[in-house]
Amino acid sequence: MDSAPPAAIMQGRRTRQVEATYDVVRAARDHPTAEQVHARVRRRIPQISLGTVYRNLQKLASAGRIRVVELGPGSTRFDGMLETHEHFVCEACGGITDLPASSRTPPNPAGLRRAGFAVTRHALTFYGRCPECQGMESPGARRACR
Amino acid sequence: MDSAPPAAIMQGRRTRQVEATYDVVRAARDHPTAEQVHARVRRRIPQISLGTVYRNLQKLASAGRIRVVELGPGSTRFDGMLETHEHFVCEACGGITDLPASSRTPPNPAGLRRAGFAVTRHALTFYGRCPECQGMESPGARRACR
DNA sequence: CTTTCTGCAAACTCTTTGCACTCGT
DNA sequence: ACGAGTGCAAAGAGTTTGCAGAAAG
Repeated sequence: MDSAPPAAIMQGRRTRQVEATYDVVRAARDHPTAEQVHARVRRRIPQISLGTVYRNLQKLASAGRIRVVELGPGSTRFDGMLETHEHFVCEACGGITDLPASSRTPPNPAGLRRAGFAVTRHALTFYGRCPECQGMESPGARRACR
Repeated sequence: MDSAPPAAIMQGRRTRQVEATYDVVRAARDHPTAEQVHARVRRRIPQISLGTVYRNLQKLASAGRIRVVELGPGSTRFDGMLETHEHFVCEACGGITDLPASSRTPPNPAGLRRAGFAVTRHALTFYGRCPECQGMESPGARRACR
């Protein structure tokens, strides 16, 4: 939410906090929320504040070092995987799975371009039930898959 | 966030508030936020509260009468268009445009199914600049497209 | 009449921000 | 040393919820 020109160019200072935050997100496979990142960074820098983590996550994201994932309600999640990929969200357990970029058929924005839209990127997300949540179909089941 | 079984079956009472909220969302073409819906419903029922609008939007959504659209940060948005379709989000003005379901090539979840995932739906969103925002490329421009 | 819904306001969650101090560079 | 970064705590948005009274079925 700022006026970052083309962005992804500035770097900022290399503080322990920024680097630790970066490392945590890059190492995570579970698309952690800001609070989860905070908890993990704390293992290395116990006194780091949540506000700093938020600030750094923002910085890292606008610098293109990590990605922000917006999937459904709840908190924003962060992703250290920079390559193009898609997501599967389990509606039972909330777990998010990374999927390699669509085997084929990249969405076709040709019509959009023709209509005057400049398309820079797209997001493709699938929703349903993960393998682990298939068995327990009980109408009230809300078990944890991860 | 409740235990709605397969959902979309319950109806609840037909109160003026619920129906007015429904009408507003169905008539809207701009994916309004809860507050915008509230403002519009108020033109018909001046004393309706924001809390009630939130409750009713939730009810309508879980009954399948309207759709919830999650696009980037900021508030949740609501969509009265029930048919399968995609979205284009302008990163300059924030405007959201409905797109008819991908001309062709519906994303291929075959691999997912084979891996044991039960896919029930998917969301495809494009990001970039809408035609109206193309001209004013000035590095600080943040005009309104709608 | 019974049950659900509404209005109001307080509570909550997630995220941002002001300020004084610290630490890269 | 200078200025960006940090910790803390308070402030902000957006959304949810408890309760007493209103209204639908």
